[in-house]
Amino acid sequence: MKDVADITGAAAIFRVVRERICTLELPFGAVLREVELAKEFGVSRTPVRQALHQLAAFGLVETRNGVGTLVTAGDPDTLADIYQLRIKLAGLIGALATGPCPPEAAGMMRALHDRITAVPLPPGPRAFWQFNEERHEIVNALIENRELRGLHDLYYFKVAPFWFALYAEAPEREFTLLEREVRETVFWLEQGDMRAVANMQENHTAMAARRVEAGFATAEDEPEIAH
Amino acid sequence: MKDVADITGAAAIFRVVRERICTLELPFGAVLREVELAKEFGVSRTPVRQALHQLAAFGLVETRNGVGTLVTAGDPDTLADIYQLRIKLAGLIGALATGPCPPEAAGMMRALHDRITAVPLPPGPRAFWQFNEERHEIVNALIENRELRGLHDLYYFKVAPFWFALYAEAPEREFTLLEREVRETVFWLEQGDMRAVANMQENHTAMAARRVEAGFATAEDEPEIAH
DNA sequence: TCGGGTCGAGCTGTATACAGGTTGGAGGGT
DNA sequence: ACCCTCCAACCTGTATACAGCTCGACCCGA
Repeated sequence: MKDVADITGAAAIFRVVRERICTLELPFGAVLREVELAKEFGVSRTPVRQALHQLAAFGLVETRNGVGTLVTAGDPDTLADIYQLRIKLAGLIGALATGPCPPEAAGMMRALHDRITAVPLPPGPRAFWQFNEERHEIVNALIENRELRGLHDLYYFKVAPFWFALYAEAPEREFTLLEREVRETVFWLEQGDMRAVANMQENHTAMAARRVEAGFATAEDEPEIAH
Repeated sequence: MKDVADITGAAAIFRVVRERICTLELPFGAVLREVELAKEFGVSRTPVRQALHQLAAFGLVETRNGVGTLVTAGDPDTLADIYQLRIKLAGLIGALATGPCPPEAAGMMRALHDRITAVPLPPGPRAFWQFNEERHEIVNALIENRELRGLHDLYYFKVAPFWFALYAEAPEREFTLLEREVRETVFWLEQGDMRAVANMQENHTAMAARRVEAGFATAEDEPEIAH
């Protein structure tokens, strides 16, 4: 038994590696070697290759013959494209919503908010990631259109590494913003207003995009330490 | 040398099989066997499996252990979701457009329109498919946001089988509508108005969705021939 | 000391052998 | 005639062997 319920091996590897990329455990440019992963998961290269190819199809990694599988480094232009689209996708959640959101979602989100406010500060990157993951899961499950749900989920993981990098930069700011987002989500969920939830999601995504872009700009100014 | 420029084998197989699905050469429920495809393409099962798994990731096929890979049959609900999203994606083309469209696109589209009007009626399903494929390629290339471009392309192929089925139902109607869409696209491209192109695209997609849905409704009424 | 050519360790891409699962039909009991 | 059981053919999932590619390190000559 692995740490994740092994849903046909390859899917489990996919999820684990994806999470490692999103939490920057595997930073941009890191190389993944199939034999290493195969040993770690106790399987042959075959399922590992499946998982890596799927990650490549989603643009999170890039496989180069004779070299290895590299975690895709997002250039600023690509990042802008991704965020721009993700903002619009958030808006579509509201546009494609037909009825009020189910009442149990508000309860789940409130429970999450209680746990967030109860945690001693600072929460640490791992807990921070877990909290946001849960928030995403709850909101994503509310999307009625299955296709949009899949896309919203996909792009969540696409921007996750960049967003997560902000935490290292300013932990208390990011944690406060996350708490605020969850709090606002609770409110609108309790109102049963799915459009409002989507609009708020759009706003917060746009704000995150600005912070990420600003981070990129400063990083460009001081590219590296002098040697 | 295969019929398509073999871009690392698997990609070529992916495209060929995808086209077969979209043109209903492989109808819903058809089974694909890895060894057959492997023989046909003159490779082993390995690249074939890659291609099929990628198709599965995009929802066009479904692999079942011990059985084979089946072309996914779209139930009406799923189809509605897909079209609903595709309509919105078309709208996003305009929302994310920043400048006027490049002038060469109008020329290419006009050339396509000339060829469409020059063809003797009826054009046959193959030519019909080719014309629409070209129209899509030209429009898709105009999408600046790379992510949206990829999504628009992806969902084009997702709805393609359903749309193509309409041709068998009413060839001259579908051909006339395609000619009209291309003609309108030429006009707005010559105006350089990318938003207008997107809006028109949205309109035509919505219209196609209605026709497909209507086709489904009649198909439900008379599910099959009495035996 | 530096530049270039060469070689090999190590990686991915491909082919093949084997294990596990599914299905449809033959065959016998009722 | 019907149904249940069992089995064999066939298909996908996995493991492994081999081929091709990349890149850095090493070596040699200027």
